[in-house]
Amino acid sequence: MPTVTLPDGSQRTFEQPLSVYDVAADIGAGLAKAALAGIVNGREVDTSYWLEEDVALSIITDRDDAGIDIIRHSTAHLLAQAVQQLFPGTQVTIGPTIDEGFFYDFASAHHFTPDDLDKIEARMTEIADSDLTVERKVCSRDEAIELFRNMGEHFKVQIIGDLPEGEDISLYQQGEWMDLCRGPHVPSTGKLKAFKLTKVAGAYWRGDSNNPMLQRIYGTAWANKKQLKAYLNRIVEAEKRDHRKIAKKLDLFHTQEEAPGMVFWHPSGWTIYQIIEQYMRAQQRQFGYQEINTPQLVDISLWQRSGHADKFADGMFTLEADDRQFAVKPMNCPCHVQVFNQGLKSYRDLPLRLAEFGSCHRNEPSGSLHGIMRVRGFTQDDAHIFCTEEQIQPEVADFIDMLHKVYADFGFEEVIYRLSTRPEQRVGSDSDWDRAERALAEALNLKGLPWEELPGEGAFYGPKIEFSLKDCIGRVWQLGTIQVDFSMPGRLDAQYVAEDGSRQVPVMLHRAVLGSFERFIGILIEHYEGEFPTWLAPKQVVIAPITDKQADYTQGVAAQLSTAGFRVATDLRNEKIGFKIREHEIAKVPFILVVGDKEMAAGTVAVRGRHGKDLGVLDVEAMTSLLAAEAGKYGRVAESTQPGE
RNA sequence: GCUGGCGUAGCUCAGUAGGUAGAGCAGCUGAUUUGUAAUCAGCCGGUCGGGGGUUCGAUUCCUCUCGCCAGCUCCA
Repeated sequence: MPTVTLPDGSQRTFEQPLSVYDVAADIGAGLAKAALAGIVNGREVDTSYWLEEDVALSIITDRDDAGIDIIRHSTAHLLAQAVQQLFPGTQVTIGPTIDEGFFYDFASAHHFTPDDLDKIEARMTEIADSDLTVERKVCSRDEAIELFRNMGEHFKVQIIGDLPEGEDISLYQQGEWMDLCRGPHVPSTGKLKAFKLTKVAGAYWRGDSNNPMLQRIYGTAWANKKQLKAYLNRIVEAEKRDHRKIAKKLDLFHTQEEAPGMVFWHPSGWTIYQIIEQYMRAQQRQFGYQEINTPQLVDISLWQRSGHADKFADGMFTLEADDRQFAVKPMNCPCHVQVFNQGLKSYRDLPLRLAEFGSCHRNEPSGSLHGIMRVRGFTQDDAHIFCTEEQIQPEVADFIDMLHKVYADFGFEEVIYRLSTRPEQRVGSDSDWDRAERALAEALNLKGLPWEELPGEGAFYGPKIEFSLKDCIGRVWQLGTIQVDFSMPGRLDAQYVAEDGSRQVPVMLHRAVLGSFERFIGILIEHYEGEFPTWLAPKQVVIAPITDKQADYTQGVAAQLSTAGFRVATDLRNEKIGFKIREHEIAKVPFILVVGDKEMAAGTVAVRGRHGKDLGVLDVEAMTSLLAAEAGKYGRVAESTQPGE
């Protein structure tokens, strides 16, 4: 006589044991049809799950996130079934769900091609349309091992072998095909109506680069075709933002074979870079940093002392000269300690904040290079704060203030905070770690910021806070960081004289707001889709005369605006005004000033904002004020009047 | 670094079942003096990423290599 308590608190009592599906059917025929799975006493189960005692039950449909997840998981099975039908001899491994989709890893002598994906997808549709019942079976661990060994599924045998002994194993069968799986799954393949295979790629067995490589097929699955279409649209929209494509169109930078992973900045791109650098320089000055500059090429012995040569030898560019070995600097901190070490420091000098726009080179694995987001030559907005332990918490708090201001100025409102704590392999005493972790957590708490802990993810020398932000289409980018370091100052003999006259080793905080200029500019390009706010736009204004009669007047206006400090260009070409406007619109120039006889006579300009917005006719003085006001807003979202933001 | 895909004019792309390639845009020249997203005409432009091989002949087939792209691994 099970009594079932539903999510709304209502209860139903039944004469005899029954399935989750039966309860759904008892509630309504529509729900029975929509039921994908159930949650019984907090645990997800199949609709076939048998209820014998009193339980709390909720029915999962495709309106629930959990339902979508089950659809994706079942679609992964559908994929594996189709692949094994089409390519006999293929072994299955794992097929989990991921954000917005799923994948399945296969071991196969056949190399899957994009053409194969179409065939596989067609077969998946056939299997889904035949609406096979998905049936759950349970067997013992040993039976399962025997079963999969006979099937020739050696990877599955390994997986089962790793499951706890004595535990029952669940299997899911649809038609002739069967897979090991915890479940739950949809009741039949007909529930899978909106899916698409997206790409095929390699992936290491168990994510370990020492293991053989499998073939991974990625797909996406949704509750219905409409959701699928919306997802595919989002992908297309995101592709339009690709910084590599936009950079080509806007002539910002290029890369070429002779310098893999290095950026050739063009005038427009370098203008943006310079604006950001000068902006950051001003911020750092306000927040009490002193800017320095240190060598690119430093004898390998310094990297040996700092520990980097041991750990990152493969990632360092080295060269020989005068019978000495040098390394191109992969980071700035050891050099900053050298600056600290010049002259005897007192506790009165602390905190000492040394900043550098430090050009670094790392020999990143060739396969990981990506546009200007992941490069081998890059510049960090790096700084190191030498301080006492008591100063950690206030320094972190100040840094967070600076970071918030900078991110807001660039138009990012949402920041995500993560605190990475001690890893297994680490230096320093547990009490050091206790205090450092507490200082970081307190700094976040005192600011009332929500944060997540990443246990074990800290650097070997100390814990760190990582700051990520969300761009305008919801993608998360990790940018800023502040890290406590107990190790390097000691290794490199940094000392200061304390109040009592004793020699003490300072704590060093590593910190960056933007991370690298290259990556940050890549993110900005994608965030703004190339439509930079006025303060960052390489060209802020283009003045275009209707005919060459207004050429002198055009140049006069350009000179005035240029003198006022704006980045101005003229377009005196013998072209129709529509043609000129089209080009500058495509180049995403914030303001296009059209001048004809009327404007020339009146000493004005006709102002066209982005996307054809008519901003009226202004005299040069009013135009100067408009530009100043726009540029003064930075990229801040709330105050912006720029269309399309 | 690993797996797979790709590499044709400045850009976006077509093409050759092996017989040294084509379009649009851009560029140049000329005409047009134009009012808010493309005026017209003509011309120029490529040892088809690089090396080697097979072949009478390779951009096309094979092979090595470099780079790019997707994913995996890595990211001080």
